[in-house]
Amino acid sequence: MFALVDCNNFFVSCERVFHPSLRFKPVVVLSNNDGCAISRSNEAKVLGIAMGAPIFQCAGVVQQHNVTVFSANFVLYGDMSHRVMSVLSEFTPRLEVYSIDEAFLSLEGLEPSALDAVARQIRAGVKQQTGIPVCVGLAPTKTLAKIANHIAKNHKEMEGVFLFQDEETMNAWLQKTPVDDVWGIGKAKAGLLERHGIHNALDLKNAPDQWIQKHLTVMTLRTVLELRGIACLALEEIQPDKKAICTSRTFGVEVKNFSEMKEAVAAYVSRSAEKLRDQNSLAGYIQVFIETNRFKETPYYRNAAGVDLSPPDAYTPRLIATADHLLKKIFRDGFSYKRCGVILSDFVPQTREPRDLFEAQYQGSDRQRLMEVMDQYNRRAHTGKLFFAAEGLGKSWSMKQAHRSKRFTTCWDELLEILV
DNA sequence: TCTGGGGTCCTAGGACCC
DNA sequence: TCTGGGGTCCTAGGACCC
Repeated sequence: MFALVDCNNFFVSCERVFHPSLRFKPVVVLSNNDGCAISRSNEAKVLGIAMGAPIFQCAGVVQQHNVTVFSANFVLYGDMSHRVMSVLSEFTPRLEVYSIDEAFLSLEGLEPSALDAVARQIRAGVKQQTGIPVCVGLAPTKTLAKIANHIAKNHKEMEGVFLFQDEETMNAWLQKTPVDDVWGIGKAKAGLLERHGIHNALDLKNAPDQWIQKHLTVMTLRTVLELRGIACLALEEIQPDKKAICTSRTFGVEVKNFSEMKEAVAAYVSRSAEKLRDQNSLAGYIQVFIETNRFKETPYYRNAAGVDLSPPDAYTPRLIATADHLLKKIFRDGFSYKRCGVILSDFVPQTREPRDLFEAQYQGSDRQRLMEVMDQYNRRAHTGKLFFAAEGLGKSWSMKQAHRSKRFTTCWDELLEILV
């Protein structure tokens, strides 16, 4: 038996923990650079603010209904997520952190009659210890647990918990679930299914295996089996290392000259390399890309360049120098750039033995010690970060964040103040 | 004026091999 | 005139997820 625990409107809920007066009021959290709405309170959803909607297009509604708007505060959300997961792990050691705001729990071995009560305890426990409201869906497969969670979320009378009982009631619910609400069925597959008369989850559950495998893929066949209660997706308790690490941002102000672009690239290399060292990997490939604003009428330009790193490395200064070289290849004067990014890939473990006699070793070198000192310092001091001069001092290109709340849980000088 | 960021997996098709 | 069969590996691009 799986439980899917999913936080309600997670980013908005994080903000509300520290701004309790915003309960029952319309609130949205914006993407980086204050671009799109990426989390909305129920009240904001009712006002018609769509997921991913550019906020400038909602300016009228925002003003008219006094919608509270926050810039994204991922430091806060990351820490709150950590707290939620930590509460969940008190209920079972077998848990998969699936995303920043949801986790699958194995409730194997529990008496069927106890499931509902445990789910309610989980919900109450998370709420009490973190202030975050969650919904719980229970089912014999992950795909069904996802649907159960949807039902818990969208039907108030369930009080945040839904358990798939007998086949008959389950089928009735599946029939009410549009096929594109099924986990793993996106726009493209839903379109194809719809054209063949498969409109809801029950239709999909009853579709012939051969037809599915022929017209869709073996992955979709797995989804179908899961809908039938045959578990094909296991709980992934150990988070595998990342296979690629990407850092990219749109600029607050478009970048025209090379030296500014160089700073931004260096900053993103630096961030990527930190994530790389976090998982004790060395990168064997580095890629840089730049892009102009794709929404503008002016000619669009996008280009990317990459190079093998031999030997693989995690030493930021070398990565910055290499990225610099790549940027020179693709940068064209005369464009206003909106975005750039850095991708590291082809990872090997830091502890890997050198491949030949002359391969410089990162492991155990002064370079590694230097990186460790930097990382340790930066982990401790979320502000006043130690950084490379190549990243620049002005950072005129940095993203817009006009409405960011404080980092209440991770910075000493941004603690919540309560006036008595 | 203004439009996010970070991942994974699968497939088709080309290059190459015997 | 005529031109096989069976593999592997890599890459780009698409689809999907949050």
